[in-house]
Amino acid sequence: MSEALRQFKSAIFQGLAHPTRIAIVELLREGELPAGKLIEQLGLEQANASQHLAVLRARQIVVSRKHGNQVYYSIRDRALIDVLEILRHYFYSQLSGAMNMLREVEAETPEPHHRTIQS
Amino acid sequence: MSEALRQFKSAIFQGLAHPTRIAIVELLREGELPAGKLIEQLGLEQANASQHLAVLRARQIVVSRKHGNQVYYSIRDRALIDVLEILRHYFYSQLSGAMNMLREVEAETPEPHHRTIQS
DNA sequence: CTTGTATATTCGAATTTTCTAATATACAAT
DNA sequence: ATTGTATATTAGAAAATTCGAATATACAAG
Repeated sequence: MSEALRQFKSAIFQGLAHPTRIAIVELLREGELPAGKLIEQLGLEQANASQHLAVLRARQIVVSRKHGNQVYYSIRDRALIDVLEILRHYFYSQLSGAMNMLREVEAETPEPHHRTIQS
Repeated sequence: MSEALRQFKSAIFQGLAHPTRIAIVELLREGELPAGKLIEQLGLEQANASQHLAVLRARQIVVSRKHGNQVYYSIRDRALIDVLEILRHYFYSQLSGAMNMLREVEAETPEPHHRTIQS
């Protein structure tokens, strides 16, 4: 695989490499939404939301459509939604692994005795 | 979806958000390989490769196994390979879109006249 | 035990990303 | 024209990532 293609692929991963952008994409799964709704639902700063949307636009992950005063965002390629759906299974299997790790760590760490302020 | 889960998801995307790490994962699709082979195949600096492998390990994308002098790496969850395979279709559809864009840009940009040094 | 080989870690500089605050733009409504 | 609302962009600081150079660790071979 060419270096250019690898750059391209990693750029798309990078587009999704932030919790806020994941949240935006997940919200858009149902269909298009104006930027304002995204901001409201996610409790974001306006400027910050706009910057993250710019990243998603630059990576061609979303497209925008202006109507009147508002800008409506939607996922550009519906295939991405399928991809995310498939990833969900992966995430959950990873997650259960991660939780197992957590449990192991907890088991190894001796439960600290409950102490009063004086002890 | 919880913030924690979004962080987790974005962490995995971030793990793949670098051309070198994409290259590593692609090489590991066939099966496990020692770090040295990865370095050799990709022409990487030893330290740099090791750092990228550390990122992939931290994200639980790969696992390592020590045998004698060498450390063998493999993809932790085969499901990731399927995921990448599915993503391939997405990448190509995106790529053809990108190439169309390029062609349009080229069409708009007037072909510069071929000039000699004197002109 | 010394040497060689494979890999990992640390350090500091360079780059990139992310954030907030401020400002700009675009359009609607009056 | 002016004002209000929605969104984007800019600027600069803070944080995170990436890199090469140097060093450390782990193991094998002699």
